[in-house]
Amino acid sequence: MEKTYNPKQFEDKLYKDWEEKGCFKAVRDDSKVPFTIVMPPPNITGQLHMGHAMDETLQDTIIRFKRMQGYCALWLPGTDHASIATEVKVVEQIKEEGLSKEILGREGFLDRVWDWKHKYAGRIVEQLKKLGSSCDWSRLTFTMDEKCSKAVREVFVNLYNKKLIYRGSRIINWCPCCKTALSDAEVEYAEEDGHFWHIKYYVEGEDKFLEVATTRPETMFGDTAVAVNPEDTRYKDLIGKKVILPVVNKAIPIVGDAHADMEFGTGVVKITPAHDPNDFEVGVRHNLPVVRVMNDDGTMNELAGKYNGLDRYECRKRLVEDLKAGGYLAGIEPHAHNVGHCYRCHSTVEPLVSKQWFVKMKGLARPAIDAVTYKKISFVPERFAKTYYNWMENVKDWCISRQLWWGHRIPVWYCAGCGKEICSKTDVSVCPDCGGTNLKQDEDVLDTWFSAALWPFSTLGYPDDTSDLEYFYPTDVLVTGYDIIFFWVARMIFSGIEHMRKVPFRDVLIHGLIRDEKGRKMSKSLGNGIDPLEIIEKYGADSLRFSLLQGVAPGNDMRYSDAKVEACRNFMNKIWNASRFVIMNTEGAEIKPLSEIRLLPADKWIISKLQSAIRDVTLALNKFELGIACQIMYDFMWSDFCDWYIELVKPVLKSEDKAKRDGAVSVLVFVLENSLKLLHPFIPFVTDEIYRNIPGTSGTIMTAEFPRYNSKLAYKKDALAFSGIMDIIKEVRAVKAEMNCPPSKKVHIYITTESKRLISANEDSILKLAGAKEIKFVHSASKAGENAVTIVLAIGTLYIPMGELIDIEKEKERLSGELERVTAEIARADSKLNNMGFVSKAPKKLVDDERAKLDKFIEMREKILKQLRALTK
RNA sequence: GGGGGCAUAGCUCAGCUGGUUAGAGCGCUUGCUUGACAUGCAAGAGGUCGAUGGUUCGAGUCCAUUUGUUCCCACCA
Repeated sequence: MEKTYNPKQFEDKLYKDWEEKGCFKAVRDDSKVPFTIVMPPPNITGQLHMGHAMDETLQDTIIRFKRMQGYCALWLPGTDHASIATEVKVVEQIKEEGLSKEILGREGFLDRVWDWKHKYAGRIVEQLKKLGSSCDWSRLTFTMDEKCSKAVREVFVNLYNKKLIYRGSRIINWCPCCKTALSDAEVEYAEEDGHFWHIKYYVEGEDKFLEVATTRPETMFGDTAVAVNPEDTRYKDLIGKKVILPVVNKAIPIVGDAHADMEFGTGVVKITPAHDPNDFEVGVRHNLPVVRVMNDDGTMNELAGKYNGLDRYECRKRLVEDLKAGGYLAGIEPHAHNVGHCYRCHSTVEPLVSKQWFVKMKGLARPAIDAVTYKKISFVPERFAKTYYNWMENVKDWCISRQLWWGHRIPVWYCAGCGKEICSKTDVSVCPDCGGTNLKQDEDVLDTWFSAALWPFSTLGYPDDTSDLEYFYPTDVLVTGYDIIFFWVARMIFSGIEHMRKVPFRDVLIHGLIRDEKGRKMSKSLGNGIDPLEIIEKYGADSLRFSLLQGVAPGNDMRYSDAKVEACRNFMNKIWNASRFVIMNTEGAEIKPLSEIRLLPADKWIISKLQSAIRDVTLALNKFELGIACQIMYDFMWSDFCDWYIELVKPVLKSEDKAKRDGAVSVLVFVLENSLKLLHPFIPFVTDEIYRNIPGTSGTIMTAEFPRYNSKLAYKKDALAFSGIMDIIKEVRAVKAEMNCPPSKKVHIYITTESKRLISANEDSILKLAGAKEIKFVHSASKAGENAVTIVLAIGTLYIPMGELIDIEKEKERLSGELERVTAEIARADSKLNNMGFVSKAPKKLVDDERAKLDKFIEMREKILKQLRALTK
């Protein structure tokens, strides 16, 4: 093995090997319990970013853990066609060639998109592999695959037949740039500085006017009424009369409607049913005509008269000038308000009335809410259930049609002959009613999230009753960011319940966003994104993975920092070198099972620590607390195994006694092997590379069994006793450092203790690690001579003659400090134990522990006092 | 308007169902060619856990109020 950890030498090689060995494949095995994760499919247009890296790392860690535990673990990967995002990109691309959708036509354009898909969909897959993702690639699914299309049609037709899908003219969010309808979830609001334009609407036949305030004057061509609050004494007499729409010179009614807020603005609202959701409702209540004054591209239509053809903002500008010139403008005031933007192209969306397809949500939402309420599905962390309820309980009908070409086309045909609307799972060429053959399929495609909602079952073969579907569905855990709960998680839940009659997954593990070092969101426009592939190139995939997991609490955002990845890389190097040390020592040694070794105290201590690590890591992983699991392994590996055990065992490895040496090596190998297994789900590459270098192992660690806690190896008492040895080492080191005793100068240690055997058994280690020459058991301080430092420990009292290094005053100071500390501890424990409430109500073990602690500290205090007296003499 | 999150060492953050002497990484100080590792080792400094009040034998952890910060949802023209 090389001296330094160098991931480039083995990561790609190992990944290839895993693939060739078929380690990722999940095949139904009825002797095993299935464990399924479906991957949130990345967009085919996308490149791997830090968000993916975190998402995939979490999933891969969980699936590897479960696989090693013996589950039939399936991680099903896929890619998403991302209707709008992809179409926008391809439109941009062909634009450079002087082409457009219209020129190419539907067929021609779709050919170009498929070309794009074939070119780029593989890219993200390769990037996922770089991270070490152990997905079953043989099941790689694209959301436009045949099986997904089949599922989409099945679901659409079923919902249509249940009247849960309908077509109607409603207010929707329109993106004038993408020229398509959007769902509510696809609109992002941002506050913008705008204006209130106060416009005078004169009452018909009278000389007075109503002052109307609006932020979007250009929509006034679509005004079909003016509303005042029926309670509003200022205006209630006018209800039923008419006002004359300025510029247009059309009379429109004054209606009374509670929508008009007396407190806000002038209390008069212009009603534009075609361009405002609230106005639309008012329009319905008062039976007002719906007049749409804008084209699909955001320009004004012929109803805007002389402004016909102008862009909405240009129209606004000129109209305001004209209103001013005509004396209709009563004033302008600045006004900040929230404006909706398209989540793909960020253009300002235009609410407008349009004939679209909708999914009726109320009935679907109810059981989806119940599923979470009754814990059929759990959010981790739980607080995200609240986000989910909030959305589900207020959900409006879902606009699913998109005026795009790339996507699942709506399976509805219209008969030109009789006007019949036919919704069918298969293509229709003859009208079932009139027998006419002039049928046209609906031009629109479905929202990308419509097919994504079916992902947990469409990927497993739905609507067919496949063996896979029966075995792997419902899936176990869905891992995704909190930004995607509405788009996807919520929709999968109601879809799974509706179409499969079973929830799609049992747990939803929500993670946060990765931010940059300054805490800003990573975004293209800021240019602060960090490319995970560059990080992998520089530090290795394991380092990146570990940095994304360690010390991260579920659901919380984290900041990316090179320093952290570097620290993780150092950890990899640590593991690497510790392993190198162990493997070096296996040469010429005979590795035996633990049962055949006479275990030394240090051996039992590290084995005990290992058992705790196994127990705690398993527990944490089962609760999806990966950050904690990582921390446990980091501490165990670095502190317990490397800093302590390896150092403790070094003298043993140099022993003349071969049986002793073999024993030490065997324990080293045992602990290392188990640690690697525990670490493998997090850092698959380095653990496997090392594993293969350990004599006696075969195959890959990927298929090894995850360590199980063994109570027989817990050695709780031995471990506790051994910590006394560690105390001796730590304290001697500390005193030497404090007394400025050079490390090379070996000290003598005199001990009064009742643990002679334990200390003798570890003499070599103590001498080496504490930097001592010899240990002598004595009955009193006097043996150590005058200039001795006293260290009072639970295991015994140490006296270290420091010769000329000792400074009596300094030593007194040190002991006084100790005394202070111990006294404080006694006071704390004492007050606790004197508290009747504590003694009677706290668990017995806690009280006993406290008592033992008190005794220990009291004893220590006595010894320190005695020593102080001796010095003062 | 409604709902979250965060506030713990100089910096970035852990701390799960209340019970250890409150932890880690980085940074800082002091020392170390300790034959696995300087991507390292040892010793250390550094925190009234945002504030106030409450529940409890016991609160960083639970409740209320409050300050700052941040996000999401809704949206009054």
